[in-house]
Amino acid sequence: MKNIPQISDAEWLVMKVLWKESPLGSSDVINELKGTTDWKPKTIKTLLSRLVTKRALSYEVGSRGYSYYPLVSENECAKEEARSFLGRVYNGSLNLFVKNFIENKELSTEELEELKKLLEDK
Amino acid sequence: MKNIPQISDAEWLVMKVLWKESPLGSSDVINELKGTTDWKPKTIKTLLSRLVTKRALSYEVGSRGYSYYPLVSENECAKEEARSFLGRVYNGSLNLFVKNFIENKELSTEELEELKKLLEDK
DNA sequence: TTCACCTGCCTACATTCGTAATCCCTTTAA
DNA sequence: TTAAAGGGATTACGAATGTAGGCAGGTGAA
Repeated sequence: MKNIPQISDAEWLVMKVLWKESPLGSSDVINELKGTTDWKPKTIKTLLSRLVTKRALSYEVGSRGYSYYPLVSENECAKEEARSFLGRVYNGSLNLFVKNFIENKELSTEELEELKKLLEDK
Repeated sequence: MKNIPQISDAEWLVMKVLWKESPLGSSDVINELKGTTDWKPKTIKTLLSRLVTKRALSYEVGSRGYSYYPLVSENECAKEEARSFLGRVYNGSLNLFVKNFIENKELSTEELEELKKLLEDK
């Protein structure tokens, strides 16, 4: 099996852009992130490079520079994050997490209903 | 409102010991962690100090050294971690997380049943 | 009494992360 | 054709983290 690279908070934002659409040049990624972050273009390029180094991204070489694309899927990475979070905080138990979350009244009535429905359908 | 300090992976293990029982001397914490980690005593003391510095722990001074106790509750910290995880990975949506988790078949039938029951009771 | 051991405090050191800037090269607009 | 704008590679630098070691002082066992 493949080992999922460690993706930091800032890197997640970059990955999300490329999971939504790829391949993209660095300028495209920079444009996408202009709206949601206040990072300088150089910062985003650093993040892209690091993601390539850690094999989360790769690229094709085009005339206008690199076109980046993901080497790992969002679902894989999300699973990994969930494993890490649940392991650290809730001994790996999703149910314990959900229980606590609900007891803390973090969900609106609608969300609670939606969640119930979601489980019914299973 | 209180601001929850940022607690790292390694620090979580230390906090868990003190959330289970406190106050405890460093040697008690070290003993507790002997079973679950292979950290040197010095490492654990460093973690204790850092947790005091970041105001996650405090201590009473006793004849035999400090007796540490938490300044923040496990629930507070868990909430903070959940916020961070859900925000980064699932746009803050618990439901999206649960949906994905279930679709990835990460839950056994029993856990699924338990989860349903948990929601019924709400 | 003396020495091994434990205490907390300070220091260490490689990695990762956030957040860029510099350098040098190429492409493009004027 | 020349200068600005952008591209990737390299370098920067402080904070956080994992993982300790060293030092000075207290103490309990022999």
